[in-house]
Formats: sequence, structure tokens, C-alpha cells
Amino acid sequence: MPITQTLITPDLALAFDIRTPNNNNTTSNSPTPQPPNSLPTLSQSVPPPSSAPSQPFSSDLDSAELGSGAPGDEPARTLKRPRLVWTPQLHKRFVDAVAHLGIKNAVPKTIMQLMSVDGLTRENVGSHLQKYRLYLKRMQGLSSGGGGVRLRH
DNA sequence: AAGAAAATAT
DNA sequence: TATATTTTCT
Repeated sequence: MPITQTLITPDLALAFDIRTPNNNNTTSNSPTPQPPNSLPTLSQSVPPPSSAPSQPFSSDLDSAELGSGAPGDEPARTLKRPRLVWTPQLHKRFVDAVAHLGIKNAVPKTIMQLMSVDGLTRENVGSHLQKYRLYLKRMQGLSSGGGGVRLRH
């Protein structure tokens, strides 16, 4: 009684179906330097005082705890966030996005858009992409074991 | 805008 | 210390 899952895993489907109200600015975008003060996207910075926030994530265990000092609002645009914590889930989304895009479009910009993760910026994806590529390259040469002796330690 | 490398924080 | 993430430079 399984549903039709041809080439996408449930997790992937969820990851791609979940939350996508992102204003995509593909090509140039300039006539909007300083937008008013609205709340375009809500980031993951909700101090859990005593309420049930709407966390659209309900699959594996993973809590993205971000930020401790609440700046006041949700500056999801042009604001220095503390540090992006690439949680396993985020990484999965990243990998899935890359896999679905293909090396052809596996560029930070496209990946970022495919992920549809608010608060994520091109730099974040690009930086991680570098690490991801390095990781792949590492395992490409030798998948298991290793040279045998570690000349370090 | 993408990639790589260096710098820094954890 | 090693690793992860950011920032800078190309």
C-alpha cells in the first residue's frame, strides 16, 4: 500500500514541499533598496519561553537552536546572524537540492533557491558547498580504510 | 556570482 | 587540538 515513490524519498518530498513562500529574485533586482519594515520571512530565532511555536519540522530529531539575544525583530535580510549551524537536516536538504539540480545548476544561487530556507544566504550555501565538494573529493579516492598507517597521531 | 583560501569561533 | 563556519580575495 505504498504510495508512489519513484525517485524521491518521503523526507525529500517533505523537505521540498514544506514552506516555500520565498520571493525569488532570479535576475537583477535593484528598484528596492530599502523596503519598508515588514516581516517577509521568519527565521529560526524564536526563544522558547513557554509556547508551542510552529515548527514545520517533524521528522528526525533535530532542534535548530539559534540566537540567544533577540535583536527585537526578525531581520531576515541584511543582518549579521550569529552563526549558521548546519544541522544534519539542513545538510540533507542541501545534498538533496544539489542532487536534484545536478552539477549543472549546482551553484550556490540555485541551491539556495531550491532549498527554500529562509534566512539562508548565498554565502552560507557557497561556503558549505565548498566543504561538501571537498568531502566528496575526499571519499572519491579511497572509500574505506585508508592508507593503513596514520602518519599523524 | 562562483570558487578557493585564510581567518576565526566553537 | 580539530572542526565548522565566516569572511576575504580572486
